[in-house]
Amino acid sequence: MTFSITTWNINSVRLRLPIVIAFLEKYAPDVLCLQETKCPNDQFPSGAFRKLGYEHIEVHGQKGYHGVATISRFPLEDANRRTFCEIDDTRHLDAIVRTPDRAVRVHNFYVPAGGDEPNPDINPKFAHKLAFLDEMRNIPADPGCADSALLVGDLNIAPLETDVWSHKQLLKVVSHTPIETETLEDLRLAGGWADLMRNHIPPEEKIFTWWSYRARDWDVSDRGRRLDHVWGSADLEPALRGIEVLREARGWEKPSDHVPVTATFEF
DNA sequence: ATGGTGGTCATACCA
Repeated sequence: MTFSITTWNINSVRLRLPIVIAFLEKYAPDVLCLQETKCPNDQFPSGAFRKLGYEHIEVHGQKGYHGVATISRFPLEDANRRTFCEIDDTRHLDAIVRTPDRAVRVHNFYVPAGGDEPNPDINPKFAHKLAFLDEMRNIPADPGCADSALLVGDLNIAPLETDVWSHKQLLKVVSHTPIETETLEDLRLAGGWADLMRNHIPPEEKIFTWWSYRARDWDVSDRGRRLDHVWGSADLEPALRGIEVLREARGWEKPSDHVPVTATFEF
């Protein structure tokens, strides 16, 4: 069977419901993982997703900030919402996606952005980001009682030189500092996770999933970063058939500053 | 060195 999963930082699911629906109608992934839903659980627009055939929905949201949601055509089992750094932010949700052929544990993450100053001694937000990454070491690719594991979401770090528009100009910019990129790559490898986007798109090739709202013309200046990721357990590497970064979504009406990233597998 | 845009909630905070 074919299985597809999309990760998308939507920057308010209620404001952007029209483009989320348009995306699902056209691309129809089996699972959609959203971040920055900015939506309390009791106000999540579940009905709109059910109408499209996504009957299995797990949310972990709060008012105004953060928030993740996993929306699926297949049953979701054993959902967990983890707390990181002893702060009750809604930044993580995991569940088993029960496809007919394989059970996949899917972790959906929204890693702290980290503020502007990349110095943990003077910037508590950056310290929080580094502490959060340390705690992510507790989530290895071992699928446990499932068959396979995925970790997707907005990790707010662009690890490779080709994950940013200018490696040199971003070395001191939060999201691409050596402490962040090295910590992320180290925890990924220690956890046994494969960077599935980079398995499919060679590291020589630039890939961006985010473009700032502040650019005069995001498309012309193209100062993007790869902040959104799809990691998988080793057994999923040979099953991967494609990665699509939907750049055109950045140009849609009232866009998110992130675009959807879809991974397709053949089990 | 600075401010640029956008979302939330209602005044600054966060990205």
